[in-house]
Amino acid sequence: MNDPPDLRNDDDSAAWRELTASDSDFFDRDTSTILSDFGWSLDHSSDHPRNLSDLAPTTTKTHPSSTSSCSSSVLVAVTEVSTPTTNPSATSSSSDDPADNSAAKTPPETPLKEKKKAQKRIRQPRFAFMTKSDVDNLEDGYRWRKYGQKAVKNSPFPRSYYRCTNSRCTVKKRVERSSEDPSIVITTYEGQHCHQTIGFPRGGILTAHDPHSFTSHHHLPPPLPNPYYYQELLHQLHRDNNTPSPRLLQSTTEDAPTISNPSEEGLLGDIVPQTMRNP
DNA sequence: CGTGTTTGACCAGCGC
DNA sequence: GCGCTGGTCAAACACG
Repeated sequence: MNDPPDLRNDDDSAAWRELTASDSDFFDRDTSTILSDFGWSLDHSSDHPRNLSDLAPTTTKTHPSSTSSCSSSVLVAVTEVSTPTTNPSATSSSSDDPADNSAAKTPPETPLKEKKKAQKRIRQPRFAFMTKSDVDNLEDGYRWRKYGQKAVKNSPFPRSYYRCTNSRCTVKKRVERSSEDPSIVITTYEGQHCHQTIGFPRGGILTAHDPHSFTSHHHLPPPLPNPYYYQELLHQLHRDNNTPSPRLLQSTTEDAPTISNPSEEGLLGDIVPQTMRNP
């Protein structure tokens, strides 16, 4: 069984299901549209690798044996959640603005409570990635500041909460390890970046043309894939497989977190190495 | 000194 | 209504 607790428990307004062929239309849209939906820049002069082969040269699809702790095995879950109007990031009015902060930190309780009330239940579109890696915080081109950590029910591993360090950006991500397979890191992104990546600060800019950029560095996992990555992945798998329904995963309801059913074959079977499916 | 992490407390939502 | 849980805050701390 592979039942990431995160993907079930977290999505109070959305849960996860496998994408059907029709769902894949989401990914068949124009790339820039998809990216803009999630705030990922498509600046062709940016430092982000953009080709699947560049991003994940060791995609387990073709390298099922690459089951090292830093392999780029990835499962994807996508969730789109309605975003009420008061979302600071959605309106790009950034709650991190000094003015906003002063309001939020105002001692009087009523404004604070009202503000919190206005902001509650705000959910951004989410991506969840399952990445086989021995490091928790995967490089994705953005800088993150940890703002919390919680023990997760039914999991021995804590969940970490990160926020984009860009003061105008309210994108968050959660990182936790799968209780089923500790080598699997479940990363959930929420929100849209309102800025571009900063490259890969700690390792320098990864060169997209070096097919060994990810595989030869056991301590450097692949940059965390962005939606573009998965669209490419999807398309490539579509071409290579006769898979009728790509198993990208999308959240729809709270209690249907079928982020993965690793025992199933098909696309997922290609994405997830056998050893990962059967620990 | 600036930036990021740790960690306990707090709050809201949800199920019973 | 109550308790549980997830998510966030914020002060203290660590580090370069």
